[in-house]
Amino acid sequence: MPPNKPSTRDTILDAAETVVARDGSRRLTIDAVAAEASVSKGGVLYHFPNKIALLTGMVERMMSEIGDEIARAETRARDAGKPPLVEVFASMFDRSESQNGLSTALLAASAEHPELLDPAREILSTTFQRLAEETPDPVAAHILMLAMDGLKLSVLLDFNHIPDHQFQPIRDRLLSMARELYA
Amino acid sequence: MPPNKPSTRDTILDAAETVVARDGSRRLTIDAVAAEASVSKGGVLYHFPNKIALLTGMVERMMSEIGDEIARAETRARDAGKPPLVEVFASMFDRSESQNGLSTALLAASAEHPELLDPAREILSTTFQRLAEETPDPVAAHILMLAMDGLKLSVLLDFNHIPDHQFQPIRDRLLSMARELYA
DNA sequence: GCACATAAACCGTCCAGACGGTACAGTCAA
DNA sequence: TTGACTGTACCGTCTGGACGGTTTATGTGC
Repeated sequence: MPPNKPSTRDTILDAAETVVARDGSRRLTIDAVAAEASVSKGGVLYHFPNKIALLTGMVERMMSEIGDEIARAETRARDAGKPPLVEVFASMFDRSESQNGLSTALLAASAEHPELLDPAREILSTTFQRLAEETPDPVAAHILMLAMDGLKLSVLLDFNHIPDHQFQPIRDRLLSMARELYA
Repeated sequence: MPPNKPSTRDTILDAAETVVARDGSRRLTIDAVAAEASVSKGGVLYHFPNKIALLTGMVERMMSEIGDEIARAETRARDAGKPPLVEVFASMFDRSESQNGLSTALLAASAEHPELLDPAREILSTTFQRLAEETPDPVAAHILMLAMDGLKLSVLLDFNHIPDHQFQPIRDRLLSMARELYA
């Protein structure tokens, strides 16, 4: 099948992420999103009746993407008889390189309406909780997951205080530490 | 000596952090800061001629606090013949509980003028780089530091997906892992 | 000890522009 | 015909910042 062109709705959400990542959440205005998405302001407001709806849309899409990805990784792990956390980490690593601007949704929402993050908070905390409890050593698992969060933070704020040549070794080590969790 | 009352300048910076932590960076307006600090708008503008100066002040104060703290921890470690990273981690842990709103400065700056973070980026990355290189196992050190970052992120966005009863064990484990780095 | 000067610290108001949102008439492909 | 938009005009509110005025602290000469 051809790479079917994304819906306008998704184009708008992409544009919103781009604006936040490039100019900061303060400049996430409806006008700016419209311009970035090559859509009229009325077009944006057609899909998202107000700005809260836009922010909600950003957070919801992000959450469903993360949820899908974790689910896929867990399925893959189960089918291959591999430890789930290792697969989850691997997929997160491989994405954080390409799609920097994913958690920009969190930034944008927290800037304007911090309470929009409440559902995300709950889902993420129970998910991570569960993933940790499934390992023989939940404490170590939590530490590794914190390290993943740290990586997210550094991408989010462009704090790449990890030199490029050490990225791969760190990735490998984190995965092997995850693997050892189950030993 | 009496607990000499903080300068108006510091009061204003504190107020700015409070506003960001409570209402989101979008609501970090000069008026809001003035109200929170019980100072007039003109008063704020006396100390910080414009908003960029306010944001810069926030970032600079945060950076100097972090710098001082790391320096103190390193001195303490040297004097006691203990591993530096362990001391640095310990002090970060003990602060992150009390003063949640420290890295709110980063949030606020990234929301409005992402480039204000450039100096912070550089200092932090060289510092962490150095701390890691001083250990026998820089890769593992980086992972542990990422975990600290992750903790910061979860505090920053109020993502406390670490259950309270596991906070202490995680703290202890992280410190012991840091200690083992040098073994 | 006191009048006075000077500057620092701070107040309150005003204004231009930006922003969110509304309204509505028109376009255009399916 | 309908749904998915475009384009323009407009309104109320918020915000950064300029500005002029006022209080408070710090000398300084007498």
